[in-house]
Amino acid sequence: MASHKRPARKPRQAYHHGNLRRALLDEALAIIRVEGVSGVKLREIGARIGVSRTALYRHFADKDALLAAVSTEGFRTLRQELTSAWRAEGRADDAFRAMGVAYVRFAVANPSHYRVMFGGALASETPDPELAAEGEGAFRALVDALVELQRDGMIRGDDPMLMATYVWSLVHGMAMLAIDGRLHQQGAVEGLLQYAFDRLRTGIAASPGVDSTPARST
Amino acid sequence: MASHKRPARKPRQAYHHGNLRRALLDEALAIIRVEGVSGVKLREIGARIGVSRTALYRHFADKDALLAAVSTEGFRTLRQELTSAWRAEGRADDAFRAMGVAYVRFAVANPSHYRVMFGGALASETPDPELAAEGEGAFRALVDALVELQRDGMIRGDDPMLMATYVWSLVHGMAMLAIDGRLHQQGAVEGLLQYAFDRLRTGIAASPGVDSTPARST
DNA sequence: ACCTGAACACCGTTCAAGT
DNA sequence: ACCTGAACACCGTTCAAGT
Repeated sequence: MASHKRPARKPRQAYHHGNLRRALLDEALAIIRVEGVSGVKLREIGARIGVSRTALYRHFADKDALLAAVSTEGFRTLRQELTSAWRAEGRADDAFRAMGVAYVRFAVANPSHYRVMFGGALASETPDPELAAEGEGAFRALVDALVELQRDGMIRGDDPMLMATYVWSLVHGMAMLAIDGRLHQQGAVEGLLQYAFDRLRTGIAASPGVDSTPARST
Repeated sequence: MASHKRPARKPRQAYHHGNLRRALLDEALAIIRVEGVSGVKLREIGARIGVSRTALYRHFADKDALLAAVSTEGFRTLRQELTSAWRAEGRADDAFRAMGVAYVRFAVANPSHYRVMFGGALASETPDPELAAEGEGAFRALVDALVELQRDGMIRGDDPMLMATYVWSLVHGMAMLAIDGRLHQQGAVEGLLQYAFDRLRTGIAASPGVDSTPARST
């Protein structure tokens, strides 16, 4: 019906309400959500906000820097969702599983955004330190949860960093396969998540006999 | 020293020795290896081979189709390396671990190629059926190995497809984190691989008491 | 059948100029 | 300080024409 070949423009004469950087980020995110990363064009972003296509260069070095900032925001959101799942579910076994579910859910709900986050921007020539920090922050949420589980004697006492990397690999892999469309069957994601956490939990359970509750006397 | 701003050209007058498609694929792969996916330009490929930049359209619908073919080749190679590791190491526990190592090694040795393979081409509007088939072929190699391990009573008897998806998620996740440069420490990849397979193996071990060797009498 | 050169549309980026 | 429009370089793709 409506010919929305050309997006709605708001031809302001200038952009003077403070945070153009914020507006640019929001618009980039909106485009990524609907059209994917390939839909992100500087002209398009500018037109939607009502700003010249080169206004962006006042706030970002180039397009890659904009996408790096988008990634950074993604990791911040991801970390928040992980920690809130961990806290809401009681900081124990169930909460650990809930964190994993929250992780994969984030990826499935924001596939293009997630793809940008792991698209190799960090491995590029000019790695963004802020992006690296935020990525490590999300990782940290996982490490912290594992340390708590260890303190309560629920899982093995291995190096938490190593354990976290192991768990992260698993959830990251499931997330990627899911958004790549490689989990065809109905309910495949939920089934995989349940199976994976059962197997994972068995694999990292505290060794029998090496219980954390101190052996009484000797 | 040498000014190699402009790549060497082989200005043949025509390309008449049969397989231009093969040459295009090889050249694309060579560029991906050295300069990454963003370095793949139709003009560049044509110039290197000594052919017009539009000659490609006789063999591929467009650039995406070329990259899909590159992905397809990647999955074929990956499957070969997986099955050869499985066979070479004796088709048992050690061989299973060797498969995982071979998987991650492939990704680390060919990071850009691996990224193309999982870059979302399959989840695109026009999924390539040949690519899908080859991807499932590599997956199949993993399923087959698991079925053999089950037959020998070495691992749990869960649905092999589900188990394979679980294992694939893990190795895929490790591969991605490795090539994303998120495993900073010296020897981090090897350490992670060893730890991961120990934990994985524990998690999917055949349940004690549900041994595969038939209980003698009763 | 296969390949070519010219032309087109599109996009990131630069820059001198405006306020 | 922040923003703009014109211009430039680059790239995928189309197409009429060659052999």
